[in-house]
Amino acid sequence: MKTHQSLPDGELEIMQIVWRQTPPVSRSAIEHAMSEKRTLAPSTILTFLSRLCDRGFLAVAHAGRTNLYTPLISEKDYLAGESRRMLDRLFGGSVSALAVSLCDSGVKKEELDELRTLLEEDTL
Amino acid sequence: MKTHQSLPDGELEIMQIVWRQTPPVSRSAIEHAMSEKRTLAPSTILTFLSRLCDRGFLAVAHAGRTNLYTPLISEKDYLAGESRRMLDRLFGGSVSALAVSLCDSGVKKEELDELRTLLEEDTL
DNA sequence: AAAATGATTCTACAAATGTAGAATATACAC
DNA sequence: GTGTATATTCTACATTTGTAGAATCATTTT
Repeated sequence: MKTHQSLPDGELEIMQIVWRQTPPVSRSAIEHAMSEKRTLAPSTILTFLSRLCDRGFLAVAHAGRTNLYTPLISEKDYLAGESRRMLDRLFGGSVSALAVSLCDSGVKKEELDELRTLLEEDTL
Repeated sequence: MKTHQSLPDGELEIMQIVWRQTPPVSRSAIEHAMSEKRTLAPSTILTFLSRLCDRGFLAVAHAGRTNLYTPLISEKDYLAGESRRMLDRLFGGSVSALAVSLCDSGVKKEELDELRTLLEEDTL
């Protein structure tokens, strides 16, 4: 599970949509899901999609007039890479420092309790 | 404690140096600390510093030929904002999902134990 | 006070990102 | 097969970020 580049916001939004559907995912499905979040011109979405292909995050198959996209990188792997990057960059690798900061940022007590439960059960 | 913009890497590196010293911090001190991490032309560092002033992250005082910088935003506040942003953007706000991802990313067992201890002590 | 020294500010430019119109290609209907 | 509708690709441009040389300005030395 090697670590991947970070995606800019726009491309990440697209990947999140693709990850949450069963591949291959058509451009129209992506556009539809996107429309529920914010408005983007069709060509803007296509630009993001082709940039994601360039980066090796997606593979595209041309089925007639429609493009079908398949993720080449799992969300799990991407998130693992991103959380480590964030942990190192912002907190010098200290999980505890991150936890303190999450508390500062107003994470609910219930969330922390849930986490505590997970830790105590060794579920992680 | 309102939430601030995210800083690009270069500017964040500078802020981290400033935060770790007693204000006001001279440009030479910043340059010196920076030199231990990587090489940047003096004017590059100055560019980052002035962008940080523009963003309202630093105040500058001109003492003769030297600039002195003072943080206007605390590291604690910045980190709180960033960890929340990351939590929302990447994990839909779920602390547990983040924890799972940290494990995937190879966080050491000892680190998690430390966190568990913190949680059990209600130190956070 | 002029020159030399050293710091800061300006200006510049390439690469990355957000955004989308124009041009082009493909499929379908007639 | 030709035209029409629709999807995709090209091209384009503004903004942000990384990076730094050139120009300028203040200090100190002679």
